Amino acid sequence: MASQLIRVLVQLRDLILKGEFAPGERLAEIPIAQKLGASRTPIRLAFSSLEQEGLLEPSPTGGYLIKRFTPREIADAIAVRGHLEGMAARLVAEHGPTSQLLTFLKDCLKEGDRILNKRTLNYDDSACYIEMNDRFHQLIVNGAENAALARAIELNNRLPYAAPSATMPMQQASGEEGREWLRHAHRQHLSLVQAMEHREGTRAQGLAEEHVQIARMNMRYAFERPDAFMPAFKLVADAVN
Amino acid sequence: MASQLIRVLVQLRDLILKGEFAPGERLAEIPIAQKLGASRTPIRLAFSSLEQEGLLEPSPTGGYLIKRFTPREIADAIAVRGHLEGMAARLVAEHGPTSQLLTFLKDCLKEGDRILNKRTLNYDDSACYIEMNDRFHQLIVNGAENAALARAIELNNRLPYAAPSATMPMQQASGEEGREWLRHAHRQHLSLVQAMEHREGTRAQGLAEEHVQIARMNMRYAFERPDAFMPAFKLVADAVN
DNA sequence: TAACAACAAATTGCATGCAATGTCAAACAG
DNA sequence: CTGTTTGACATTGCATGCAATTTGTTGTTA
Repeated sequence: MASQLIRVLVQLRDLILKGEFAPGERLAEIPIAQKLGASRTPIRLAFSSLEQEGLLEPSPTGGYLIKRFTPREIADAIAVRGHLEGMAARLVAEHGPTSQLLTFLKDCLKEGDRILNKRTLNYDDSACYIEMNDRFHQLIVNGAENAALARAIELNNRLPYAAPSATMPMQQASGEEGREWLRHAHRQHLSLVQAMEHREGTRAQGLAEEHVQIARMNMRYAFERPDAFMPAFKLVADAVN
Repeated sequence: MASQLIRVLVQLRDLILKGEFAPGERLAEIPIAQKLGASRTPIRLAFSSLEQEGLLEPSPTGGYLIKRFTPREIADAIAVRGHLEGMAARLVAEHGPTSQLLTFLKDCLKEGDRILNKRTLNYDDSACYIEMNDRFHQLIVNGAENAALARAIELNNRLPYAAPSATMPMQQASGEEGREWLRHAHRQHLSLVQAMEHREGTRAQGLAEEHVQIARMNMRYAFERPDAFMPAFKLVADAVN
């Protein structure tokens, strides 16, 4: 049995990212406590954590407000991820990836090949691709063996739509066009592994930085078509309203 | 009157950074609460915040432990700052700094000139330089106008010795040699402003990345001479013990 | 003598009571 | 009819009590 704090934290984060609360809305302790079946103490702890994650902002009068995100802020967070992952990729390349890391990375590539070679992609395939994609990015971050860098990336990834696969559901909804982008992303993965294997640090960094352009594309696409599948777009100001 | 939480948080952070607790030591709530004259509630909140800042780590059995830092981790955090400040400098250069930003930056440069032109540096001069240095770095971070980037830098700066002026007290203690490094840093500031003014993004990025080498130098210097003035070196494993 | 088990003390995590502060609304004055 | 003031209500922040888990110690047995 997980502690109340963990349970509340996970639930609250999900609720916020699913757009259950309006941006700018004030979060009161008692209603949330009743809704989640806990007392106010773990709720307060969770609010504090979510503030540091950047999902809540402290109200000047005390208490917390749901943070509102602009499209600009999301694009900026994606750019920061690109810059940090670029550093990670460069470090891996310069140190030379261990044979184990290389094996794991190539496992990811094989998995991507397998999925993209299918004629059509169902939901399971998408889920597998997302799992593989997250694993791939995580391998590079951990492979850089820089705790501060891993921490910075992890904290940045908690922002809405900043994490590697966060914008992929939108892509999947767009059918053939989205699949073409998936192929493109996969080719970049191939090049990136090649660069790291050959210790081409600058090339690896450049590829990783360029790689996030796909996420920015997905964002722009989602903005142009409000009917696309977008989990938490209520948090984004000027999105649909 | 500030809230108990704020007061406790600031005091605890100071105590930890001053090396009042041994790394790996378990922090019990009740003794701390008595020591700081507050109840356990704000203490728990403060522990949670300090965990997210990276100064405490959760114990598997519950409660918190003072985090131990290796010299490698500190060097890594400084490298991350260099990479992030490099991005900020590049963004400022590419967008072109506003005339106001440029004015403020050049004010910093003038202040640096004024201090370094003195024959000898007393404590006040050092304090002024540190204040100016922090202001200079902050101007660039804010000038990049990327909230996620500013956040990432701010979070990284909370790690011990990662912030811009965090390693300067060590430098000051080293007399003439330290002053020479200060001149070197100042010349880099001059070049950086010039690069940003002329919209030379790549040059600005490179200069900002190189700039943190001075901080790494200071760290190495401090390790070689344990008698240097080092506020929180107890947190660093293998430092003196 | 060493190892294991059982008990006691302490510590954490959670719930709740209370006081202080802030917020909203209604009523009154201009 | 509008602006202001006052009062009631709600909410936060803090303190503390309680139960559950962990830790340290002591006694017993092999």
